[in-house]
Amino acid sequence: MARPPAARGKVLDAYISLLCEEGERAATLDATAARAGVSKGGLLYHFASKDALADAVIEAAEVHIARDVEAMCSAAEGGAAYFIRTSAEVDTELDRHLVALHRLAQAGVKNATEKIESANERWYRGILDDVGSKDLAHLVMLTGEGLYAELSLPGTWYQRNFDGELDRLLQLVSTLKKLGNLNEH
Amino acid sequence: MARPPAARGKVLDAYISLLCEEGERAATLDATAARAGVSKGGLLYHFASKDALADAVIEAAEVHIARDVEAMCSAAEGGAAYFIRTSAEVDTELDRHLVALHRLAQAGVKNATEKIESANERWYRGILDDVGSKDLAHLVMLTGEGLYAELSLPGTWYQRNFDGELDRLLQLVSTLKKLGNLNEH
DNA sequence: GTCTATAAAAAGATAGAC
DNA sequence: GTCTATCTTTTTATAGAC
Repeated sequence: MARPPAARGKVLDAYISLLCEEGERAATLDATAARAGVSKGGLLYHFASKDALADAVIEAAEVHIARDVEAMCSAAEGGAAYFIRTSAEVDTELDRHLVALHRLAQAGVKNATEKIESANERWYRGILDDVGSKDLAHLVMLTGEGLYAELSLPGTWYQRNFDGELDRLLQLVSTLKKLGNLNEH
Repeated sequence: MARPPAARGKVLDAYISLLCEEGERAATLDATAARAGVSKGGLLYHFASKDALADAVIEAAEVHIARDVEAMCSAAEGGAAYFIRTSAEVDTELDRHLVALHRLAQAGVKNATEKIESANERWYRGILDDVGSKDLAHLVMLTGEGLYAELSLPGTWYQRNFDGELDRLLQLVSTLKKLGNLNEH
């Protein structure tokens, strides 16, 4: 079948949601099946093991990552602004997949760690192409990663009044960009 | 006893190490007891349950956090530079406890999430006192959090040649500080 | 493809000897 | 305080009916 059956997608989606909302500990086969509205046996028909489920998350994440890297390269605002702006976006499909990836990585799934590293490398290249300076590129990366870390902890205190801040953060980076390689000689 | 027995400390230390090195999934009572060189029964004498073990991590982390916040407030280099510099330090006791805290938080331990939030609030205050601008303070926070996120993923690619970069990152922030509230009106 | 029933393993926790 | 032995529960995985 060119398109996989709907139930498979529902299971994968349920697993990702559980990872994001309740953490890896709570994302058991039982809980995943229940949330997907299928039986455990039904789940295991589509994903032969828990590892297979994790692999599917990683594979699905790659699709969104690749799409994002491409969008970043052709973004009119430049790679740095694009990266920071999208890092602050929650509830996008990319965001959900990245949070799930981080949960798996922290739980000890090696392939998830590698996928995150690979994505970071590609994003870093896109930012470096934009800003020129390695230091500033790293600062932008750190800012974006910090945003992820903040936003993926449920109920973090600065989530509430963050909207206006993003624009000013972008301005800050843009100013730095114009100042050029402040610290390089 | 004023000082708790040595075995208790060994167990707690083993649990933290496992959390950091192998992730929450691998940090079972069995594995922890084995690494501490005691039996499961011996472990459970000191920590009546797994939750008690997690609580002990949180409590131990608080000691290091409080010490760090105090050091930050009296740091000659200023809160912002202190925060970024220490965020890049790995293998300190504070770092180990924070990584463990993050592993627990991502696994779904609520008290760990709250402790991280509480620590972030205190660090943010220290940074804000130093730099004055809320935007810049947030940028500094994000940078530090990004550093943690990077460094706590095992084997991340930019860990290798990061040494010189930290100094330049600090310079960058110092420049921003001198420029003042770039974007506030 | 999806279910129920069941097995097998792992993890958390208790009891009691030493 | 620490151990061994045991129990319970949870989680993963299999088998086979429909």
